[in-house]
Amino acid sequence: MKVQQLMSGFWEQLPSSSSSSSSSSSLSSLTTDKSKRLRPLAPKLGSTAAASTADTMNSPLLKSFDCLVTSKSTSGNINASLLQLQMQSGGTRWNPTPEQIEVLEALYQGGMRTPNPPQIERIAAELGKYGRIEGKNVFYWFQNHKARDRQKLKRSSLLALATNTASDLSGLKEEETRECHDGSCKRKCRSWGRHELDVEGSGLGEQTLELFPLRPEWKHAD
Amino acid sequence: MKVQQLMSGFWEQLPSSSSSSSSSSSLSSLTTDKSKRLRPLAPKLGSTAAASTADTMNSPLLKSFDCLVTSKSTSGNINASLLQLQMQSGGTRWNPTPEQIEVLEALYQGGMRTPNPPQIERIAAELGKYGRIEGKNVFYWFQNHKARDRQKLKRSSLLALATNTASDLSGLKEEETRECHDGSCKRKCRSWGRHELDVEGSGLGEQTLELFPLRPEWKHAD
DNA sequence: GCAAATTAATGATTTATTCAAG
DNA sequence: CTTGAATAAATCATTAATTTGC
Repeated sequence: MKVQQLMSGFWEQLPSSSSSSSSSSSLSSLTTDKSKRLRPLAPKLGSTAAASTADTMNSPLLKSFDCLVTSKSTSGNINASLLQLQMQSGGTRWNPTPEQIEVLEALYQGGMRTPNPPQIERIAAELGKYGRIEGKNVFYWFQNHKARDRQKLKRSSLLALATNTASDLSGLKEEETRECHDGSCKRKCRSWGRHELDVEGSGLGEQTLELFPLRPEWKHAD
Repeated sequence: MKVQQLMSGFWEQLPSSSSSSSSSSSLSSLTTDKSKRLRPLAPKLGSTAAASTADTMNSPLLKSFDCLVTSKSTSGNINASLLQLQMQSGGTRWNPTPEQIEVLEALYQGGMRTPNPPQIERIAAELGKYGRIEGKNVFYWFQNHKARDRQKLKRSSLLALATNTASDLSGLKEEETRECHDGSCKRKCRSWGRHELDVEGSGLGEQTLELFPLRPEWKHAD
Protein backbone atom coordinates (compact mmCIF):
# COMPACT_ATOMS: atom_id res chain seq x y z
CA MET A 1 0.00 0.00 0.00
CA LYS A 2 2.32 2.66 1.05
CA VAL A 3 5.62 1.39 0.10
CA GLN A 4 6.16 2.85 -3.17
CA GLN A 5 7.57 6.21 -3.58
CA LEU A 6 10.46 5.27 -5.46
CA MET A 7 11.91 8.49 -5.74
CA SER A 8 12.52 10.07 -8.62
CA GLY A 9 15.48 11.13 -9.80
CA PHE A 10 16.06 14.22 -11.24
CA TRP A 11 19.44 14.97 -12.52
CA GLU A 12 20.42 11.68 -13.81
CA GLN A 13 23.78 12.98 -14.64
CA LEU A 14 25.45 16.27 -14.63
CA PRO A 15 26.65 17.91 -17.70
CA SER A 16 30.01 16.57 -16.98
CA SER A 17 31.69 18.11 -19.92
CA SER A 18 31.90 21.61 -21.21
CA SER A 19 31.14 24.28 -18.77
CA SER A 20 29.90 26.27 -21.68
CA SER A 21 32.17 29.03 -20.61
CA SER A 22 30.50 32.35 -20.68
CA SER A 23 27.28 32.02 -18.85
CA SER A 24 25.20 35.09 -18.89
CA SER A 25 25.69 35.54 -15.25
CA SER A 26 22.55 37.33 -14.35
CA LEU A 27 20.45 34.39 -15.21
CA SER A 28 22.64 31.61 -14.09
CA SER A 29 21.36 32.02 -10.62
CA LEU A 30 18.00 30.98 -11.80
CA THR A 31 19.08 27.46 -12.10
CA THR A 32 19.04 25.35 -9.08
CA ASP A 33 22.48 25.23 -7.79
CA LYS A 34 23.69 21.83 -8.41
CA SER A 35 27.24 22.81 -7.99
CA LYS A 36 27.46 22.22 -4.34
CA ARG A 37 26.37 18.98 -2.94
CA LEU A 38 26.88 17.06 -6.08
CA ARG A 39 24.56 14.15 -6.00
CA PRO A 40 25.94 11.05 -4.40
CA LEU A 41 24.53 8.63 -6.82
CA ALA A 42 25.52 8.90 -10.38
CA PRO A 43 24.52 5.58 -11.79
CA LYS A 44 26.38 4.25 -14.67
CA LEU A 45 23.58 4.72 -17.07
CA GLY A 46 25.55 5.46 -20.08
CA SER A 47 22.71 4.25 -22.15
CA THR A 48 19.69 6.38 -21.89
CA ALA A 49 20.37 9.86 -20.90
CA ALA A 50 24.03 10.34 -21.08
CA ALA A 51 26.10 11.79 -23.79
CA SER A 52 24.26 14.87 -24.58
CA THR A 53 25.04 18.04 -22.85
CA ALA A 54 28.09 18.77 -24.80
CA ASP A 55 26.47 17.85 -28.02
CA THR A 56 23.16 19.44 -27.51
CA MET A 57 24.76 22.59 -26.41
CA ASN A 58 26.19 22.96 -29.80
CA SER A 59 22.78 23.35 -31.23
CA PRO A 60 22.09 26.85 -32.38
CA LEU A 61 18.65 26.59 -30.95
CA LEU A 62 19.97 26.55 -27.48
CA LYS A 63 21.85 29.75 -27.63
CA SER A 64 19.98 31.52 -24.92
CA PHE A 65 19.65 28.60 -22.64
CA ASP A 66 23.18 28.39 -21.52
CA CYS A 67 22.22 29.70 -18.18
CA LEU A 68 19.60 27.08 -17.76
CA VAL A 69 21.57 24.14 -18.88
CA THR A 70 24.99 24.80 -17.55
CA SER A 71 24.30 24.64 -13.94
CA LYS A 72 27.72 23.87 -12.76
CA SER A 73 28.64 27.43 -13.03
CA THR A 74 30.62 29.62 -11.07
CA SER A 75 29.81 30.94 -7.73
CA GLY A 76 27.26 28.51 -6.59
CA ASN A 77 26.31 30.37 -3.49
CA ILE A 78 25.96 33.94 -4.45
CA ASN A 79 22.27 33.52 -4.24
CA ALA A 80 22.37 31.55 -1.06
CA SER A 81 21.74 34.70 0.80
CA LEU A 82 19.03 35.65 -1.55
CA LEU A 83 17.28 32.44 -0.84
CA GLN A 84 16.96 33.56 2.69
CA LEU A 85 15.26 36.80 1.93
CA GLN A 86 12.42 35.41 0.03
CA MET A 87 10.64 33.59 2.78
CA GLN A 88 9.63 36.82 4.23
CA SER A 89 6.08 37.70 3.45
CA GLY A 90 4.04 35.04 5.04
CA GLY A 91 6.51 32.34 4.41
CA THR A 92 4.15 30.14 6.26
CA ARG A 93 1.46 28.15 4.71
CA TRP A 94 -2.06 29.33 4.45
CA ASN A 95 -4.03 29.03 7.62
CA PRO A 96 -7.68 29.33 6.85
CA THR A 97 -9.90 31.38 9.07
CA PRO A 98 -13.16 29.93 10.37
CA GLU A 99 -15.12 32.10 8.01
CA GLN A 100 -13.10 30.94 5.06
CA ILE A 101 -13.59 27.36 6.03
CA GLU A 102 -17.25 27.89 6.47
CA VAL A 103 -17.60 29.27 3.01
CA LEU A 104 -15.45 26.63 1.42
CA GLU A 105 -17.28 23.92 3.21
CA ALA A 106 -20.56 25.33 2.07
CA LEU A 107 -19.45 25.45 -1.50
CA TYR A 108 -18.23 21.93 -1.21
CA GLN A 109 -21.48 20.82 0.24
CA GLY A 110 -23.20 22.68 -2.52
CA GLY A 111 -21.53 20.32 -4.89
CA MET A 112 -18.42 22.15 -5.93
CA ARG A 113 -15.48 19.85 -6.32
CA THR A 114 -13.11 21.15 -8.92
CA PRO A 115 -13.61 24.83 -9.46
CA ASN A 116 -12.01 26.21 -12.52
CA PRO A 117 -9.68 29.18 -12.49
CA PRO A 118 -12.26 31.93 -12.80
CA GLN A 119 -14.27 30.36 -10.07
CA ILE A 120 -11.20 29.97 -7.96
CA GLU A 121 -10.33 33.53 -8.53
CA ARG A 122 -13.72 34.68 -7.50
CA ILE A 123 -13.72 32.54 -4.44
CA ALA A 124 -10.29 33.66 -3.41
CA ALA A 125 -11.25 37.24 -3.91
CA GLU A 126 -14.29 36.78 -1.77
CA LEU A 127 -12.46 34.93 0.94
CA GLY A 128 -9.79 37.53 0.88
CA LYS A 129 -12.11 39.61 2.97
CA TYR A 130 -11.54 37.34 5.88
CA GLY A 131 -7.84 36.93 5.62
CA ARG A 132 -4.98 36.44 3.25
CA ILE A 133 -5.64 33.82 0.71
CA GLU A 134 -4.48 32.93 -2.75
CA GLY A 135 -6.05 31.09 -5.58
CA LYS A 136 -3.83 28.15 -5.08
CA ASN A 137 -5.01 27.80 -1.52
CA VAL A 138 -8.54 27.48 -2.75
CA PHE A 139 -7.45 25.03 -5.36
CA TYR A 140 -5.57 22.89 -2.92
CA TRP A 141 -8.34 23.03 -0.40
CA PHE A 142 -10.76 21.49 -2.82
CA GLN A 143 -8.23 18.97 -3.98
CA ASN A 144 -7.45 17.84 -0.50
CA HIS A 145 -10.97 17.93 0.76
CA LYS A 146 -12.16 15.86 -2.13
CA ALA A 147 -9.34 13.38 -1.85
CA ARG A 148 -9.71 12.99 1.86
CA ASP A 149 -13.39 12.56 1.54
CA ARG A 150 -12.73 9.80 -0.87
CA GLN A 151 -10.31 7.98 1.33
CA LYS A 152 -12.56 8.44 4.29
CA LEU A 153 -15.40 6.97 2.33
CA LYS A 154 -13.27 4.16 1.14
CA ARG A 155 -12.15 3.40 4.62
CA SER A 156 -15.62 3.42 6.04
CA SER A 157 -16.78 1.39 3.15
CA LEU A 158 -14.25 -1.27 3.91
CA LEU A 159 -15.10 -1.10 7.53
CA ALA A 160 -18.75 -1.45 6.72
CA LEU A 161 -18.07 -4.42 4.59
CA ALA A 162 -16.12 -5.97 7.38
CA THR A 163 -18.89 -5.29 9.80
CA ASN A 164 -21.53 -6.57 7.46
CA THR A 165 -23.32 -3.32 7.63
CA ALA A 166 -22.71 -2.67 4.05
CA SER A 167 -26.39 -2.53 3.32
CA ASP A 168 -26.85 1.18 3.52
CA LEU A 169 -23.56 2.05 1.95
CA SER A 170 -24.43 0.60 -1.37
CA GLY A 171 -24.45 3.88 -3.20
CA LEU A 172 -20.92 4.77 -2.45
CA LYS A 173 -19.38 4.37 -5.79
CA GLU A 174 -18.40 7.83 -6.62
CA GLU A 175 -18.61 8.22 -10.26
CA GLU A 176 -19.02 6.32 -13.41
CA THR A 177 -18.02 6.46 -16.94
CA ARG A 178 -20.47 8.49 -18.80
CA GLU A 179 -20.65 10.35 -21.95
CA CYS A 180 -19.03 13.67 -22.15
CA HIS A 181 -21.95 15.92 -22.36
CA ASP A 182 -20.65 18.05 -25.09
CA GLY A 183 -20.23 15.16 -27.40
CA SER A 184 -16.79 16.26 -28.44
CA CYS A 185 -15.09 13.30 -26.93
CA LYS A 186 -14.39 10.55 -29.30
CA ARG A 187 -14.41 7.92 -26.68
CA LYS A 188 -15.93 7.37 -23.36
CA CYS A 189 -15.13 10.02 -20.94
CA ARG A 190 -15.09 9.81 -17.23
CA SER A 191 -14.38 13.33 -16.33
CA TRP A 192 -16.87 16.04 -16.19
CA GLY A 193 -14.60 18.66 -14.91
CA ARG A 194 -12.82 19.03 -18.15
CA HIS A 195 -13.40 20.87 -21.34
CA GLU A 196 -14.46 23.83 -19.39
CA LEU A 197 -14.12 27.24 -20.79
CA ASP A 198 -14.26 30.41 -18.97
CA VAL A 199 -17.28 32.37 -19.91
CA GLU A 200 -16.61 34.92 -17.26
CA GLY A 201 -19.96 36.22 -16.36
CA SER A 202 -21.35 36.24 -19.84
CA GLY A 203 -20.06 39.72 -20.08
CA LEU A 204 -17.00 38.34 -21.74
CA GLY A 205 -16.11 41.76 -22.88
CA GLU A 206 -12.64 41.13 -21.66
CA GLN A 207 -10.75 39.25 -24.24
CA THR A 208 -10.38 35.81 -25.53
CA LEU A 209 -10.22 33.62 -22.54
CA GLU A 210 -7.82 30.85 -22.98
CA LEU A 211 -8.79 27.29 -22.73
CA PHE A 212 -8.99 26.79 -19.09
CA PRO A 213 -5.92 25.30 -17.61
CA LEU A 214 -5.59 22.74 -14.98
CA ARG A 215 -4.46 25.07 -12.37
CA PRO A 216 -5.46 28.59 -11.54
CA GLU A 217 -3.19 31.35 -12.48
CA TRP A 218 -1.42 31.29 -9.17
CA LYS A 219 -1.38 34.95 -8.75
CA HIS A 220 -2.32 35.72 -5.26
CA ALA A 221 -5.68 37.32 -5.08
CA ASP A 222 -5.72 39.44 -2.04
CA MET B 1 -10.00 21.06 -34.21
CA LYS B 2 -13.42 21.11 -33.71
CA VAL B 3 -15.04 22.70 -31.03
CA GLN B 4 -14.25 20.72 -28.15
CA GLN B 5 -15.32 21.98 -25.09
CA LEU B 6 -17.76 23.37 -23.14
CA MET B 7 -19.07 21.89 -20.47
CA SER B 8 -18.31 20.47 -17.47
CA GLY B 9 -19.41 19.20 -14.68
CA PHE B 10 -18.68 19.95 -11.36
CA TRP B 11 -21.72 19.91 -9.26
CA GLU B 12 -22.23 16.34 -8.49
CA GLN B 13 -25.79 17.03 -7.70
CA LEU B 14 -27.94 19.95 -8.32
CA PRO B 15 -29.27 22.01 -5.56
CA SER B 16 -32.54 20.33 -5.94
CA SER B 17 -34.30 22.48 -3.48
CA SER B 18 -34.71 26.17 -3.40
CA SER B 19 -33.80 27.93 -6.54
CA SER B 20 -32.45 30.62 -4.35
CA SER B 21 -34.68 32.96 -6.17
CA SER B 22 -32.87 36.09 -7.10
CA SER B 23 -29.66 35.07 -8.66
CA SER B 24 -27.40 37.91 -9.50
CA SER B 25 -27.86 37.25 -13.13
CA SER B 26 -24.68 38.62 -14.52
CA LEU B 27 -22.61 36.08 -12.76
CA SER B 28 -24.84 33.12 -12.88
CA SER B 29 -23.64 32.34 -16.32
CA LEU B 30 -20.28 31.64 -14.94
CA THR B 31 -21.53 28.39 -13.74
CA THR B 32 -21.51 25.65 -16.21
CA ASP B 33 -24.83 25.10 -17.72
CA LYS B 34 -26.07 21.98 -16.25
CA SER B 35 -29.64 22.70 -16.92
CA LYS B 36 -29.72 21.00 -20.22
CA ARG B 37 -28.61 17.47 -20.50
CA LEU B 38 -29.00 16.66 -16.91
CA ARG B 39 -26.59 13.93 -16.13
CA PRO B 40 -27.98 10.47 -16.51
CA LEU B 41 -26.60 9.02 -13.43
CA ALA B 42 -27.35 10.71 -10.25
CA PRO B 43 -26.36 8.11 -7.77
CA LYS B 44 -28.46 7.94 -4.74
CA LEU B 45 -25.87 9.60 -2.66
CA GLY B 46 -28.21 10.90 -0.12
CA SER B 47 -25.57 10.42 2.45
CA THR B 48 -22.51 12.40 1.80
CA ALA B 49 -23.00 15.45 -0.25
CA ALA B 50 -26.68 15.94 -0.40
CA ALA B 51 -28.84 17.90 1.88
CA SER B 52 -26.98 21.06 2.01
CA THR B 53 -27.53 23.64 -0.59
CA ALA B 54 -30.61 25.02 0.95
CA ASP B 55 -29.14 25.11 4.36
CA THR B 56 -25.75 26.35 3.56
CA MET B 57 -27.16 29.05 1.46
CA ASN B 58 -28.60 30.59 4.51
CA SER B 59 -25.20 31.42 5.75
CA PRO B 60 -24.52 35.13 5.58
CA LEU B 61 -21.01 34.41 4.47
CA LEU B 62 -22.21 32.98 1.26
CA LYS B 63 -24.03 36.01 0.10
CA SER B 64 -22.05 36.56 -3.03
CA PHE B 65 -21.76 32.97 -3.99
CA ASP B 66 -25.27 32.42 -5.04
CA CYS B 67 -24.23 32.31 -8.59
CA LEU B 68 -21.71 29.65 -7.90
CA VAL B 69 -23.86 27.39 -5.88
CA THR B 70 -27.23 27.69 -7.45
CA SER B 71 -26.58 26.46 -10.87
CA LYS B 72 -30.02 25.53 -11.91
CA SER B 73 -30.89 29.01 -12.85
CA THR B 74 -32.92 30.40 -15.42
CA SER B 75 -32.16 30.50 -19.03
CA GLY B 76 -29.66 27.77 -19.27
CA ASN B 77 -28.66 28.47 -22.79
CA ILE B 78 -28.21 32.16 -23.10
CA ASN B 79 -24.52 31.65 -23.16
CA ALA B 80 -24.65 28.66 -25.40
CA SER B 81 -23.85 30.85 -28.32
CA LEU B 82 -21.16 32.57 -26.41
CA LEU B 83 -19.51 29.31 -25.76
CA GLN B 84 -19.00 29.00 -29.43
CA LEU B 85 -17.01 32.14 -29.79
CA GLN B 86 -14.30 31.40 -27.40
CA MET B 87 -12.53 28.57 -29.06
CA GLN B 88 -11.17 30.73 -31.72
CA SER B 89 -7.49 31.11 -31.25
CA GLY B 90 -5.95 27.75 -31.70
CA GLY B 91 -8.39 25.74 -29.74
CA THR B 92 -6.36 22.67 -30.44
CA ARG B 93 -3.75 21.28 -28.24
CA TRP B 94 -0.19 22.31 -28.51
CA ASN B 95 1.70 20.57 -31.22
CA PRO B 96 5.37 21.13 -30.71
CA THR B 97 7.58 22.01 -33.60
CA PRO B 98 10.78 20.09 -34.18
CA GLU B 99 12.80 23.02 -32.96
CA GLN B 100 10.83 23.24 -29.78
CA ILE B 101 11.25 19.57 -29.18
CA GLU B 102 14.91 19.80 -29.82
CA VAL B 103 15.34 22.49 -27.24
CA LEU B 104 13.17 20.80 -24.68
CA GLU B 105 14.94 17.55 -25.20
CA ALA B 106 18.26 19.23 -24.78
CA LEU B 107 17.20 20.86 -21.57
CA TYR B 108 15.94 17.56 -20.35
CA GLN B 109 19.15 15.88 -21.26
CA GLY B 110 20.94 18.67 -19.53
CA GLY B 111 19.29 17.58 -16.36
CA MET B 112 16.21 19.73 -16.15
CA ARG B 113 13.23 17.86 -14.86
CA THR B 114 10.94 20.17 -13.00
CA PRO B 115 11.50 23.72 -14.06
CA ASN B 116 9.95 26.26 -11.82
CA PRO B 117 7.66 29.00 -13.05
CA PRO B 118 10.29 31.57 -13.92
CA GLN B 119 12.23 28.96 -15.81
CA ILE B 120 9.12 27.80 -17.54
CA GLU B 121 8.32 31.32 -18.46
CA ARG B 122 11.71 31.85 -19.91
CA ILE B 123 11.61 28.64 -21.82
CA ALA B 124 8.17 29.31 -23.17
CA ALA B 125 9.21 32.75 -24.21
CA GLU B 126 12.20 31.37 -25.98
CA LEU B 127 10.31 28.60 -27.67
CA GLY B 128 7.68 31.05 -28.69
CA LYS B 129 10.01 32.02 -31.47
CA TYR B 130 9.36 28.74 -33.14
CA GLY B 131 5.64 28.58 -32.73
CA ARG B 132 2.84 29.18 -30.36
CA ILE B 133 3.48 27.83 -26.95
CA GLU B 134 2.38 28.51 -23.44
CA GLY B 135 3.96 27.96 -20.11
CA LYS B 136 1.67 25.11 -19.33
CA ASN B 137 2.80 23.30 -22.43
CA VAL B 138 6.34 23.44 -21.20
CA PHE B 139 5.28 22.33 -17.81
CA TYR B 140 3.31 19.41 -19.14
CA TRP B 141 6.04 18.44 -21.47
CA PHE B 142 8.47 17.97 -18.66
CA GLN B 143 5.92 16.22 -16.54
CA ASN B 144 5.06 13.76 -19.23
CA HIS B 145 8.55 13.27 -20.45
CA LYS B 146 9.79 12.55 -17.01
CA ALA B 147 6.95 10.22 -16.20
CA ARG B 148 7.28 8.32 -19.41
CA ASP B 149 10.96 8.03 -18.95
CA ARG B 150 10.30 6.53 -15.60
CA GLN B 151 7.89 3.97 -16.86
CA LYS B 152 10.13 3.13 -19.72
CA LEU B 153 12.96 2.59 -17.32
CA LYS B 154 10.81 0.56 -15.04
CA ARG B 155 9.66 -1.56 -17.88
CA SER B 156 13.11 -2.20 -19.20
CA SER B 157 14.27 -2.90 -15.72
CA LEU B 158 11.66 -5.54 -15.30
CA LEU B 159 12.45 -6.91 -18.67
CA ALA B 160 16.07 -7.06 -17.80
CA LEU B 161 15.31 -8.87 -14.64
CA ALA B 162 13.24 -11.31 -16.51
CA THR B 163 15.94 -11.84 -19.03
CA ASN B 164 18.64 -12.15 -16.46
CA THR B 165 20.46 -9.32 -18.01
CA ALA B 166 20.02 -7.21 -14.99
CA SER B 167 23.69 -6.91 -14.49
CA ASP B 168 24.20 -3.62 -16.21
CA LEU B 169 20.98 -2.11 -15.03
CA SER B 170 21.92 -2.17 -11.43
CA GLY B 171 22.22 1.55 -11.09
CA LEU B 172 18.71 2.34 -12.07
CA LYS B 173 17.41 3.67 -8.86
CA GLU B 174 16.71 7.17 -9.71
CA GLU B 175 17.24 9.31 -6.70
CA GLU B 176 17.63 9.39 -3.04
CA THR B 177 16.67 11.41 -0.10
CA ARG B 178 18.90 14.29 0.39
CA GLU B 179 18.86 17.59 2.06
CA CYS B 180 16.95 20.44 0.63
CA HIS B 181 19.38 22.95 -0.54
CA ASP B 182 17.82 25.98 0.96
CA GLY B 183 17.71 24.50 4.36
CA SER B 184 14.13 25.48 4.88
CA CYS B 185 13.00 21.93 5.29
CA LYS B 186 12.82 20.72 8.79
CA ARG B 187 13.06 17.14 7.82
CA LYS B 188 14.60 15.19 5.09
CA CYS B 189 13.43 16.29 1.77
CA ARG B 190 13.20 14.36 -1.36
CA SER B 191 12.38 17.05 -3.77
CA TRP B 192 14.71 19.49 -5.20
CA GLY B 193 12.26 21.31 -7.28
CA ARG B 194 10.38 22.53 -4.30
CA HIS B 195 10.86 25.34 -1.94
CA GLU B 196 12.29 27.12 -4.81
CA LEU B 197 11.77 30.76 -4.96
CA ASP B 198 11.94 32.97 -7.87
CA VAL B 199 15.08 34.91 -7.60
CA GLU B 200 14.52 36.28 -11.04
CA GLY B 201 17.95 36.93 -12.24
CA SER B 202 19.14 37.95 -8.85
CA GLY B 203 17.92 41.36 -9.65
CA LEU B 204 14.90 40.76 -7.50
CA GLY B 205 14.06 44.38 -7.75
CA GLU B 206 10.55 43.48 -8.72
CA GLN B 207 8.61 42.76 -5.66
CA THR B 208 8.13 40.01 -3.23
CA LEU B 209 7.92 36.96 -5.32
CA GLU B 210 5.63 34.45 -3.92
CA LEU B 211 6.74 31.08 -2.89
CA PHE B 212 6.85 29.29 -6.09
CA PRO B 213 3.74 27.37 -6.82
CA LEU B 214 3.33 23.98 -8.20
CA ARG B 215 2.20 25.17 -11.50
CA PRO B 216 3.30 28.03 -13.62
CA GLU B 217 1.07 30.96 -13.99
CA TRP B 218 -0.60 29.60 -17.02
CA LYS B 219 -0.55 32.76 -18.92
CA HIS B 220 0.50 32.13 -22.42
CA ALA B 221 3.87 33.53 -23.15
CA ASP B 222 4.02 34.26 -26.79
C1' DG C 1 -2.57 6.37 -54.58
C1' DC C 2 -6.13 7.65 -51.06
C1' DA C 3 -9.31 8.07 -47.58
C1' DA C 4 -11.48 5.55 -43.77
C1' DA C 5 -10.24 2.72 -39.87
C1' DT C 6 -6.76 1.48 -36.38
C1' DT C 7 -3.07 2.08 -33.72
C1' DA C 8 0.69 4.54 -31.48
C1' DA C 9 2.29 8.86 -29.25
C1' DT C 10 1.68 12.25 -26.47
C1' DG C 11 -0.63 16.55 -24.70
C1' DA C 12 -3.75 17.60 -20.90
C1' DT C 13 -6.40 16.50 -16.52
C1' DT C 14 -7.51 14.19 -12.56
C1' DT C 15 -6.44 11.16 -8.69
C1' DA C 16 -3.39 9.04 -5.40
C1' DT C 17 0.65 9.63 -2.40
C1' DT C 18 3.73 11.85 0.02
C1' DC C 19 6.03 15.66 2.37
C1' DA C 20 6.02 18.69 5.97
C1' DA C 21 4.17 22.72 8.95
C1' DG C 22 1.69 23.70 13.15
C1' DC D 1 -2.64 14.14 14.13
C1' DT D 2 -4.60 17.25 10.99
C1' DT D 3 -4.09 19.34 6.75
C1' DG D 4 -1.81 22.62 3.41
C1' DA D 5 1.39 21.97 -0.33
C1' DA D 6 3.69 19.35 -3.89
C1' DT D 7 4.83 15.53 -6.74
C1' DA D 8 3.98 11.12 -9.02
C1' DA D 9 0.87 7.99 -11.18
C1' DA D 10 -3.08 6.91 -13.75
C1' DT D 11 -6.21 8.30 -17.29
C1' DC D 12 -8.39 10.72 -20.62
C1' DA D 13 -8.59 12.51 -25.21
C1' DT D 14 -6.48 14.36 -29.44
C1' DT D 15 -3.34 14.23 -33.10
C1' DA D 16 0.04 11.77 -36.07
C1' DA D 17 1.32 7.49 -37.99
C1' DT D 18 0.16 3.39 -39.86
C1' DT D 19 -2.60 0.05 -41.86
C1' DT D 20 -6.26 -1.61 -44.70
C1' DG D 21 -9.68 -1.99 -48.36
C1' DC D 22 -10.63 -0.21 -52.57
